[in-house]
Amino acid sequence: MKQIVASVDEVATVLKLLGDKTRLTMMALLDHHDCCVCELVEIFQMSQPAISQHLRKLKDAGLVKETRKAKWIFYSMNKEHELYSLIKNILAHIPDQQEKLKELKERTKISCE
Amino acid sequence: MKQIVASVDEVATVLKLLGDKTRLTMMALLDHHDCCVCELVEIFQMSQPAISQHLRKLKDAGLVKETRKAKWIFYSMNKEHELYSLIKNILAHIPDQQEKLKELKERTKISCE
DNA sequence: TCATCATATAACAATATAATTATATAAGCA
DNA sequence: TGCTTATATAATTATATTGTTATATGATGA
Repeated sequence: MKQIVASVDEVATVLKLLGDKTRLTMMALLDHHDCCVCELVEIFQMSQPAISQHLRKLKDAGLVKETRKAKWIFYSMNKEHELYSLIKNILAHIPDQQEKLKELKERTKISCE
Repeated sequence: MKQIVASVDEVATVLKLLGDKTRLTMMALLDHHDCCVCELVEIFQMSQPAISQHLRKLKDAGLVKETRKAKWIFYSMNKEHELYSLIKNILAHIPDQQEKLKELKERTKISCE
């Protein structure tokens, strides 16, 4: 893993974005699987606009990408981001979040699949 | 370097603290040298209370320690913090900040030494 | 003990953030 | 085309953050 050196501003911006529990968890999820907005709404038990707004911040910073598939929009980690190595380092320090997605699929039929 | 896994809350708290340009730079400085409040005031060209308040947040989270030496209070990195390895990873992604201290010592006589 | 220096804390103002509700947009389908 | 579903955006509100000025505290030294 290359150790990219970026400006203090760039790093601080990424840290501020990840310094929110919801967004940090989202990034951990997206690092393993693309997620549809509707899945994230269910996982975080939060209003759809709240989820969209978090996603927009991540997208505006270039941390995630979006792809439309029919009615749904899937978000994915932008692994080409200059600071992706930093993000991986950070995510290595939190517990795996994939059970959240697994648990969701067990308890609810989600529309996007 | 051990890869400690902490809770999402704990990691998000640290990231939020480091997600501020001033505090991120402070941490980079403190990782190499203990700093007196008066030095930080000069380096950041910010009011003394503003500096004290940033330091307090870092101290409250256990990221830095303080030591009084005569009239001065020196702050230092708490290398025993559970998430110090994460902090080191983060700091490895920003440019070295030590010139700021060097430059300060060249331009001004600071009282603490 | 009193004055001074270094720092912390309190009070406040300006701004940023994050959530909600209401509404707009865009795709898919009868 | 018009209805439904999925998502985005706007408007608003509540709260958090960051900085400033004013003041308190605590150590030093005459």
